[in-house]
Amino acid sequence: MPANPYRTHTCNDLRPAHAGETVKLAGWIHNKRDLGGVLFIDLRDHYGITQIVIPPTAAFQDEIAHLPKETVISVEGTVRPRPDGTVNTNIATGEIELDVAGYEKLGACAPLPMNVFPEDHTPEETRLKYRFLDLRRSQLHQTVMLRSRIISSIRRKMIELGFQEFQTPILTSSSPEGARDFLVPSRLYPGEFYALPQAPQQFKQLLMVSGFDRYFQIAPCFRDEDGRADRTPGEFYQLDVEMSFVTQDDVFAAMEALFVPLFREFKSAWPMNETGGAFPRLTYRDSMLRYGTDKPDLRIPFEISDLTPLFAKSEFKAFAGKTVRAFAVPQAFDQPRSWFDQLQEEAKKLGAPGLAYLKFESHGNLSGPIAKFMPTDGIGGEIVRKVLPEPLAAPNVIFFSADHDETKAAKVLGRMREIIATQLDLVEKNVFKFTWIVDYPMYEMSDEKKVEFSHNPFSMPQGGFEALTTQDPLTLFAYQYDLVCNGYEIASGAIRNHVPEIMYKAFEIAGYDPSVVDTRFAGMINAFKYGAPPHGGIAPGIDRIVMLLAGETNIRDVIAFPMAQNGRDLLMNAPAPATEKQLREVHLTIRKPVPKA
RNA sequence: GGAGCCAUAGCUCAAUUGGUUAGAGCGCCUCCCUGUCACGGAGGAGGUUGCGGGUUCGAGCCCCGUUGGCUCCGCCA
Repeated sequence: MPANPYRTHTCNDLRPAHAGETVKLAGWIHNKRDLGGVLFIDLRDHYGITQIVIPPTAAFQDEIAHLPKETVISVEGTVRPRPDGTVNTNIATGEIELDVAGYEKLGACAPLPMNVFPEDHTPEETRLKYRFLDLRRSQLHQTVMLRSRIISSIRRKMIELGFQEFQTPILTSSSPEGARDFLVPSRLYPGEFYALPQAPQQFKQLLMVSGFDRYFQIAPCFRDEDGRADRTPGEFYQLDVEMSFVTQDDVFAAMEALFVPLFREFKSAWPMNETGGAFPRLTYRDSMLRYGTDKPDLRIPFEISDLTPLFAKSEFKAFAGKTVRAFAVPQAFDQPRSWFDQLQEEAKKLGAPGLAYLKFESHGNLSGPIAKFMPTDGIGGEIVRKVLPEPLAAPNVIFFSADHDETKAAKVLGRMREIIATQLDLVEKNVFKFTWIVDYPMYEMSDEKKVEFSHNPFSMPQGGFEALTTQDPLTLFAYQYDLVCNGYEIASGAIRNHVPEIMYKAFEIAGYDPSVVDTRFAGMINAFKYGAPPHGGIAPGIDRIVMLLAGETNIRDVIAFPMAQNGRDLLMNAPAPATEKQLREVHLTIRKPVPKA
């Protein structure tokens, strides 16, 4: 480090070899230990901590002793080895200390709204409002550094895999499908708006049509939707990827060549469920059936069974004729009644009437509220044989969900699977369980009984034009896929529909006239008429990858400056009203919502 | 758009379930202390219990509303 007026070394540089040297350090007062005679201060910067010693003979000792924690100072002094028995092995500079001869105050510190050290628990609201203090703390500081290293590694690996990095516009046009857009009013064109990209989807496809073969970008994406623990409102980052002349298998292979080494690099101790560098694959249909979700957490050691046929003509009215799903959790057997009651409430929150369960006693009897409808010599026995593992010795509990709506029956039990596994601490620890989810349906039936795209309208239907013209649309699959790890959707992608004829047909089935395609996707459909290569891609979520590698469960804890769940930035006070002058320039008047009566 | 949980000192929590003057630790201030490293010790300041109503002889605690935060549903091609 070149010397300057502030410092000659960082707070992680000095070692016994520097003994006798006169040096300058600069940083924050991390902690103080005033022993009456000698005063110790832990001086902290980005790189580390160095103990500095202010001897009782120093005229300024009283002054420096009264500087509050987190004051920024520069100190000059002599490096010396610590006396025998006072070495601190917890810090890299623990064998030395700085004998301070003079100091300068560089930045005063007001009373702190939260502690930087020690890092005791602090409400997230305070942490968001004073993010610069939270970021000083070791926990978040290290996570942000980890994020930086992960992104560097991704860039390096993508380039090694033969991809080129591109930039695409941020001010662009609104896309008619998908999430709500963020709009930016145009000054030059009154009443017209740019939209921030939900993803660089059409641009990356246009780059393939432009003859670039393998694209990537660490791309900001903007979607005006509500937040979740694993989803920031407003904006997030994707590793956006697109490849020409590829099949689904080629995209998977490229991503496996990225993810396996990446996760090994940053979490070498955690086993991964890859085989020969490849992740297992699961169809969307199987995932919904066995896990009740399209982002299954494979760390949970039990799966869902379908019992619908058993209850087709049942006399048990709560289940009869409905989709019935069930799973068994032996660890639930000894739970108190209050635990089962609390699960009823959880299920009701999800819109189910409750959560039915059967207890399988060690001597083979069934008990519980609905046991009287499930004779062991009848349907009860059939359930046991279908759901419980052999041999049938151990006590167990079978949980059910039933609904006329198949998807709802599946989703409720899928969510209960996660809740129960979490509550009983059954989620396998320190492991990454990846899976590809493939064969998404091309179309689905809307609530209004209309056929609509179930995912990206730009996905290639499996079977191509012929399938579109000969099959029931609801039976069609798309070359659409997700990558899931530990219950998080960490990537989503598709082989694209690059053939105008198939594109028009696909939209026609969803009820759109060719003119709609021509106006809404003018740039892309036009490009496809001038020689488009077959292409496909994927977009892993950077924030979620960092979450997994940092071991965080809250996505805000891997982002330097996140918004709160409600889309407010508590540090910068965004969003904020615009001035009348600003509004005039972009030709806007404010129309406030009418308050409810 | 909907549901649930939370809100007490700068911070983390407590207050025997409606009962006297709302407590403790950390931080802050004053003092003591020459080898600490989560230093130790003595003392002190600091509260409209988020806010507004209500019930009650009496509310931090019960009820209604509201604000903020979090979690979930919807939403997220």
